[in-house]
Amino acid sequence: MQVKKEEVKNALLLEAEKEFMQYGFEKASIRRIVKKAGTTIGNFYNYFENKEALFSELVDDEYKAFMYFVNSHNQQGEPEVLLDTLDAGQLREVLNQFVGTLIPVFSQKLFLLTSRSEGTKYENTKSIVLNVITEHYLEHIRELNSNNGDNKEIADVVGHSFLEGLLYIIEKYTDEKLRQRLINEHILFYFLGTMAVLGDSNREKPC
Amino acid sequence: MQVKKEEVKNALLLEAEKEFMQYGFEKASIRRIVKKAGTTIGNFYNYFENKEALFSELVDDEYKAFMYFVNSHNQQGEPEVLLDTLDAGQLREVLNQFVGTLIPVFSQKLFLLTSRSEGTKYENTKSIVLNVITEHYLEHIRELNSNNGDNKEIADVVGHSFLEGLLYIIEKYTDEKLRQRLINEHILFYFLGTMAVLGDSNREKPC
Amino acid sequence: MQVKKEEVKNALLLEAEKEFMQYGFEKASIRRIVKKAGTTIGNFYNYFENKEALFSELVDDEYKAFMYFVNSHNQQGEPEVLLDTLDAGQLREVLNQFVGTLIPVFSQKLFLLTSRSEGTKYENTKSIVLNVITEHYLEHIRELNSNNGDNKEIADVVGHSFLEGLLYIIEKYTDEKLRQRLINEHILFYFLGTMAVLGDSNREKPC
Amino acid sequence: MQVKKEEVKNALLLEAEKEFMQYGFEKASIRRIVKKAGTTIGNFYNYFENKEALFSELVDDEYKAFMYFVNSHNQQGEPEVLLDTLDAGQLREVLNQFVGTLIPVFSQKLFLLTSRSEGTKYENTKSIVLNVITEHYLEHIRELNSNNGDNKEIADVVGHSFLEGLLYIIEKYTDEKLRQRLINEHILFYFLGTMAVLGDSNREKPC
DNA sequence: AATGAATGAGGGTTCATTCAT
DNA sequence: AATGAATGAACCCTCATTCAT
Repeated sequence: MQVKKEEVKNALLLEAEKEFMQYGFEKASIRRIVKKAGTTIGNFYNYFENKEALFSELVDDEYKAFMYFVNSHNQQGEPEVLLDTLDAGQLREVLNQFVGTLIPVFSQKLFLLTSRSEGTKYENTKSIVLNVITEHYLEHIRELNSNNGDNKEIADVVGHSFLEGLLYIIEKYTDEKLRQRLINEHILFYFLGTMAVLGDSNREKPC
Repeated sequence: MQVKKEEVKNALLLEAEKEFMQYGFEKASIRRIVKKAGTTIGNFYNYFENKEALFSELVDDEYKAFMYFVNSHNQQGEPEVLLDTLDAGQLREVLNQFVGTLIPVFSQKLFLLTSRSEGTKYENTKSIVLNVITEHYLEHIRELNSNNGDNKEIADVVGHSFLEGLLYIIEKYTDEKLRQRLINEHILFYFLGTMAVLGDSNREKPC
Repeated sequence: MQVKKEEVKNALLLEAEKEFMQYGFEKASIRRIVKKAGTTIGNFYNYFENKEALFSELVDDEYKAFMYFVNSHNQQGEPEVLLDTLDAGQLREVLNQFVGTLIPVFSQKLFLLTSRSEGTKYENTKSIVLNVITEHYLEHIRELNSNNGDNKEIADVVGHSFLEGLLYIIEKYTDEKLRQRLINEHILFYFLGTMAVLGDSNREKPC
Repeated sequence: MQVKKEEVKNALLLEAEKEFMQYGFEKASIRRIVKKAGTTIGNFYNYFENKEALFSELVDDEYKAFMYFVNSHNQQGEPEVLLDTLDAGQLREVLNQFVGTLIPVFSQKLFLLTSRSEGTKYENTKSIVLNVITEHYLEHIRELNSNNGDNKEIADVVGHSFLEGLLYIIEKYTDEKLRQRLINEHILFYFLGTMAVLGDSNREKPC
């Protein structure tokens, strides 16, 4: 009656991921997970130390990779060329390549980490990411705009909206190509939107 | 020894709102609510039929008002003047007046309705709102852009980001003036962003 | 179907005391307790915050009283007259009065505190008591005996034996008169035993 | 890859003894034992039928030896010479030889048998031993004292204290020399204490 | 001999809700 | 109106033991 170990573990991980996606960490039920995975509660604890260890096994690699990305990205920055044009078509092309390299980062696991992790040690991930985005955003607009006195809250809101949009894409659109296109457009939207809001006062319309 | 009915009910509603804001409907605990409200579990059920009725009492008026607003807004539309200019400064002024009339709509209760209602009959509110926004958005870009073949998903993402930003403002920034300014900027950002993304191919740069 | 609150609580306390006496804190089962007390698990938590709070309610007064006794006793000491004679009959009389004043201290609860409290915050009570007894014992024999170099371990053993005997009386003999007599004899035994062991070298046989 | 059978078994016995010493039979965890012994739960059951069989293997020889000792000791008795003197110094010497012969009996296993066996078939060992001691004690004082009417409970208490002291030495003091010295002093204490309590009425002070 | 997967009962605890007082 | 006692299901988790491999 025994099944090979990996099968059960994979079934547990698979059902757990669904359960966490649907309910979040705290409302997820181990009883439901093991039932759907076709095993028993007792057996669950042969595979995972506890509920949080199960969650960790799902997201920890992603978490580390993402933190590594965040740190290295901070130093490296994005393509300079972005700042050379406001033409949507050209930007799309540049972004497409750039985002292509980031695709592994924007996995479903990132959604678990940021939006379904309440009650775990990862529960601050979203605010960490938000801080990074906000800082990043503020740096950019400081370059363009001198009077940055009261932009903190705006950056907070823009960063939050941007992040939620990104996470929404990751959660909902699993087809890889579509996802990449949507991420492209999403970033493009925020880039052009920012330029448009700030731009009028900064740039000479050169025609 | 009796306290006037309204006082108790108000205390319950007050603490319930905080509890639902913090935990969401399902993780909210009636025991905690009554304790903080200074009454007892038994008495709670003299005022409310059950947990969901309590939630309803907090949000139902808002829900109806919002649905009414959504429906009437669909017919009435927003200020035409928005379409006449892309100057951020002028748009700000117009928006400021427009948003001023909407402020009552963007209350904390709307946040409860959309983001803390899982497990209640209101749990679909966010997707309803999202649909409205998305439809709205699609209509606008259809006016501006002929090839609207595959914009549905983009509209979905833009709508979602926009909505999440709006809800974030409502949740986090309670000072009325700041909130209105942030909402203004938020709408402006989306308006200009949309124009910028679409605009290059549609508008003659008239200089 | 409801019973007056105090009845249920008392039933719970009564059965809990039996359960803790028989099994100790950790092996005691709340399910068994509530079953014997004629109520349900859910209801148990209307009366007590958790298992340890139940234990505390049984022993905390006793714990405080005992600690107070220990501290004040340290300063006050026992009857001087004990040191004036080695006649068992006389000592019995003196001890009888002395022990009479201590009877409330030597309750069944003290047994719970020292011998059934593993896993609770009281689990160190026995070693505290043992330290007090040992220190006390060492002081006495230092008065009588100059070469106290290596008596620490002996005092430890004597103290432990004495304490275990005392707790055994408390646990097993519930009749108050018998208990007092046994405590008397117990103390007497340790007093005379100590004198006998040390005495040969210290006292002039005065005949 | 296989380890020799005896090594595994010995490792299990070793860790089991520690575990039983620390937690007692019922709270001991086979999972912890096998982990510390470097093997697995499944393999454990190749060596021992179940948890109780493991405990038995640790203590059964000791149990039988002790029971044999108890029975033969009952017939044989202790050195007559003990009764000839009350001088502590002389008694120490006699006892030292006597106790030396008993040392194997007073092993750590005896502690397991009496104080960590709850839940096993050995759980009555302590009360058996206590009965033996008590009977023994009563016989002695009957020789010395005619009015033995109500000494049963006192013997019970004295026996218990004596036994607990002995077991405490065995548990805590593992250095062989120190242990023997403490056992000597312990027996001496009880011998002299008993004499002192009874003695006044029985012996002529011969000076 | 060795592994660890599998089981099911039981551990303490929280919950929304009902209802007698 | 107010109290809180009562219920039972569900929560996460640990346990000794069995057994297929």
